[in-house]
Amino acid sequence: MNLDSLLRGEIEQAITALFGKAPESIQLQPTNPEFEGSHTLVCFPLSRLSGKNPAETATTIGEYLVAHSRLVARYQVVKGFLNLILHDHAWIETLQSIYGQADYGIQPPTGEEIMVEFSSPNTNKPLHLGHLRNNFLGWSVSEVLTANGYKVHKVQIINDRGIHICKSMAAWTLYGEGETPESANIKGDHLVGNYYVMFDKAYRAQVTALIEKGVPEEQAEKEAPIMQLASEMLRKWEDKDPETVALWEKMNGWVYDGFDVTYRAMGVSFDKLYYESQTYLLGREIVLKGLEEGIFFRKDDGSVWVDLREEGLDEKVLLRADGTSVYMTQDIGTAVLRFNDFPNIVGQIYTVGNEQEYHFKVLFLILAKLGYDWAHRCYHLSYGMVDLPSGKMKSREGTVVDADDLIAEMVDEAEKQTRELGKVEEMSNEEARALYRMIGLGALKFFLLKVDPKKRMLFNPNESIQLQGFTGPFIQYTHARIRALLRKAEAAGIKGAVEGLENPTLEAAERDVVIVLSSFPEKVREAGATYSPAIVANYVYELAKSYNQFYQSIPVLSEADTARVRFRVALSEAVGRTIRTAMHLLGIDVPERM
RNA sequence: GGGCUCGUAGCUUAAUUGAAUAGAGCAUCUGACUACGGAUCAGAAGGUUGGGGGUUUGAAUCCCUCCGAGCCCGCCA
Repeated sequence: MNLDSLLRGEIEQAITALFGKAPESIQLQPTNPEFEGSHTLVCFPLSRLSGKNPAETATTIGEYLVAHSRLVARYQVVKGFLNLILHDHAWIETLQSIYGQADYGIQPPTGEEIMVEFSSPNTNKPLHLGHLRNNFLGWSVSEVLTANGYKVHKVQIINDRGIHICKSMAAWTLYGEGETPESANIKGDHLVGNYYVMFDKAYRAQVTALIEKGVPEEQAEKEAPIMQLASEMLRKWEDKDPETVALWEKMNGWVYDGFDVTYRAMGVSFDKLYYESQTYLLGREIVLKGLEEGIFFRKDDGSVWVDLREEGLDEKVLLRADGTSVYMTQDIGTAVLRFNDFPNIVGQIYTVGNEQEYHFKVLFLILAKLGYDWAHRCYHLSYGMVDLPSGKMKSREGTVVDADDLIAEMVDEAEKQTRELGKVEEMSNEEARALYRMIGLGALKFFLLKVDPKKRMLFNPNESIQLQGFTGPFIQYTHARIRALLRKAEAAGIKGAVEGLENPTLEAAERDVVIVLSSFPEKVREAGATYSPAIVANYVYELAKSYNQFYQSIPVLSEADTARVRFRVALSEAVGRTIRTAMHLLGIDVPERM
């Protein structure tokens, strides 16, 4: 039982006793820092129950709580707000409970399983900044859900077939001269991406040339020889032409080798991979069955549709007139396949950009219409685009920020600043390199995760590279400093303990840290319920800040009272552990020294 | 044409189940102990929450309207 729910119980009991009726809800919020106290009861809604004005209501409840509650020491009424000041022993007990939990804030497994899909790239070009937001989000949400008791299965669907990869294949066939990642000494995904760019260039030149010859634009786009080659490759691939399939496998293989390197650098991994080439034909039978059952309908030309007008949407095609699948059909098939692969999952989270909101709305409605009861537990974790100061990223205009380049830049910057501060003199090269990586990646992840996922965000390269203020390294630094303090304590034979205080009162700065510390489990729950790592990021920043205030104003080890020293060591240890746990939820490691 | 999202300090953002003087970071300016790590801390300045109207004891938050930005509505994926 935590402090919040104990207090709520006492307040409810007080109101019932005073006014003869239980309140519908208790509005308990953190007290504004400018006032004394930790919890504030909003009394405006209670005045109807009490028959008094809000301030009188607050006073009445305050008096009652001071007389009857074990927790409430004093109160102050400001307008209709009842600010509660708790006994310090309540905070000391709270810290004692936190200190005793090795995995404070983490819920034990509930037995429920859930699937999280993220990344899901095309195989014709390397990963970019947008993928970084996607991957970090998907990874962090997976960690947050795990902390809420779920067993999480992380998956991605790799879009390995279609005209996009055939474009790279066509360009390589024409201009590649047998080039390979080894011969060119380029990462495979970048090499294939280069040919994709080459395709686009050649294609546009050919279209322009045709238009100049008087061919209408639309026709020119179809007749451009390189496009014809790509289309032919797609047809041959679908006919399983051995030569085409071999080339496709070779080039996708290069891309996967490249992706592996990038994923390792990002620190993400997956439990299972799905490939579109293996799933794109699924879904057709489900749709045909739905047609038989009258859930879908057929138009005169033979195409199959779903009517979503009753749901406020329109009609959507599910099978073309020639009987082949569309994107939506594939997604229906993949969803059902996954529930067959993982029969115990209660739902799926799709980490996909917000431009596909309409698509997923339709997908989930269709799955519900088909009678899958898990359809209502499918969720589109929709995130906003990452813009650059120059505007939108456009691959054609070469304004895309490459994931590998960006990670390397961040690590370089971390190295530069760490060296300037002269912090690595006692480290081996290996240790130092691991540290630069931890800091650079921590800065990048924190920068992308601290903003509400739903919001479109601006990526300013100069600012993201900052290591001061509201950043990952600020929090990593706080952790490293706590660890240094604890090492010193240990060397002096001092062990943390939340007991034996002769005078059980706390300094304001100590109390503030415990107050922030105590809200961690609620933040984890909230982050899980809203699929928002930003809540954890904001929380851990607040925690680090309140600890730093404590650290600057109160000595820990050079205090005469031994019990007090042990208390502060325990407090520091609890904060250090909570920072580590919270940062872990964001996919960020914290160092012992930096 | 229809639908969805967003607009908060110079910049990046928090608070959106309605609650106190809208909270931070960056940038700018001032300051920090013979205590443990200054990637820190204390302070100053910076806001008609895009404009207007409405509901409410109370609005950044809910409703209407206007202005501005973006996305979606394809037998593409």
